Order: sequence, then C-alpha cells, then structure tokens
Amino acid sequence: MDGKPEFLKGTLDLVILKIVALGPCHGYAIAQRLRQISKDYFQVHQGSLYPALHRLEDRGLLQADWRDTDTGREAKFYALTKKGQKHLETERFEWERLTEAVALILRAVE
Amino acid sequence: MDGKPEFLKGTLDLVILKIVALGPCHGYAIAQRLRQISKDYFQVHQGSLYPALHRLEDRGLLQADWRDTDTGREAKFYALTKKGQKHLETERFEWERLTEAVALILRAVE
DNA sequence: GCTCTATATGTCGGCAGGCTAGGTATCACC
DNA sequence: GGTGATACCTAGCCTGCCGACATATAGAGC
Repeated sequence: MDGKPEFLKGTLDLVILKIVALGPCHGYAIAQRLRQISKDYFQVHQGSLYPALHRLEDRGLLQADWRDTDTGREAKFYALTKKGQKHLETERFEWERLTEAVALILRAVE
Repeated sequence: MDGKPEFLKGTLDLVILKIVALGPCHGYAIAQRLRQISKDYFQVHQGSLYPALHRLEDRGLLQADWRDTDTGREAKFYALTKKGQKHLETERFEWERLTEAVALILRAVE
C-alpha cells in the first residue's frame, strides 16, 4: 500500500483537458504526451485514462470523432468544447488555490 | 457535483502531519489551525478529519494520548512518531514532484 | 434552572476516482 | 509465426472524502 497508487490525486481531468487544449488528440497519444511533457512523471494507466475520457465526454467537456492517425490507423480524437475550455480555466484556478493553501501549511513554523 | 466536494485531493494526510509536526495537538484544534493558516481554504469536515487521524494512528505515524486542553477539557492529543516524521518528509517530496509535473503540463504550449 | 453556542469526539453509508487485471484488434518487423 | 507497439475497452476492487447523524461538556445569557 506504500507503492505508487493514487499518485494522480485528482489531477487527471485537469491535465487531460490541458493536453487536449493544445489540439485534438486521441487517448493513446494523450497518455504519451503527458508522459513526455512531465518527464516520465505521468504514466497514466489505460484503466484510468479511458474511463476519464468517457467521463469528460459525458459531461460535455470533450467531443470525440473517429479519424485516421499519422500511422494510418483509426483512432478516437478528442477536442475541447466551449464548456470544456471554461472548465479547464476553473480547474486550473482551483488547482492554484489548493497548491497555495498547501504551501501556506508547509511553510508554517512553530 | 460542481460544488466543492473533494477539494482536498489527497493532501489531508500531508497537512495533518505537518500541523502535528509543529507540536502535539488534538483533532479539533488541528482543524482550526488548518483553517487559520490556510486563510479559510481548508475547512476540514469532521467526517474527514477523525477517520484520517485514526488511519494515521493505525499506520503508526501518529501517537495519541488523552490530556487536558487550555479550556480544562479532555482531548486526544496526537504527536508525530519517528515513522510519521519520515513519512511527512516523503509525502512532502512527493507533493513537490506532483506539483512540478502538473506545472510542466500547464505551462506546455502548442 | 434553561437554552444556546462552542468545544470535542466519534460512526455510518454513499459515491467518485484511480488501480489491477483482463480483453480485442491491427500493423511492422524479424 | 512470434513479439512489440499502437489503439481501444470493461469489470471489480479499494481508498478516501463527504454529508448526516449521534454524543457529551463548559460557559454565557436570560
């Protein structure tokens, strides 16, 4: 239980939305980019990734359509909706508030 | 579902350990200090606080004993164990790693 | 004496989210 | 023919936070 589980700490939606905001992208590539950009920190498992994408689509934050990838294969490309754009902004803001609050606690002295 | 739930994002253990590290403290006071230091961000509910304290005690990170408070009432004071001290350091380190990774993602450009 | 608020601890059921572990299929390469 | 990378998906579990509730005492005000 002291392994790595739950290292995402609820940031998955935020980082997915941000990646998709850079341009329409399919699930597998989202995971790759997350890993690359974060220098191997985010190694999102498929069992976390796909359910998250479906949730975001159900909530109307992402919109999906099937296209061909560079490698000539079919994949489900996700794009940010207007609602998703807005949600990204608020999640980003909330994340900043959280990190600031935690920083206040961690800097506290006797 | 777009309210405030889940705003802690798994940081509860970290901030509790940090507060207790400042000096032995009972549950109710921990919640108060968290709120004060974080400028009202952390308003930890009792249904979150006490189970968390029990978990931390079960894991040997905190040690509890009953004492009297300033107000002359009995309360369960928690103190950091050596194991808890160590765990605080690693959790703190992990938190920094997470925030840095998220920052990398959020700063990413096309 | 009574009530109300703040202090102080606790439990219970529910729900969401991430993880493990499985499954399918195609394509390139050796 | 086998292996690895690409690409999608689901089921079930476990943890952690939440809301709601229950309990008890001290002190202030009437």
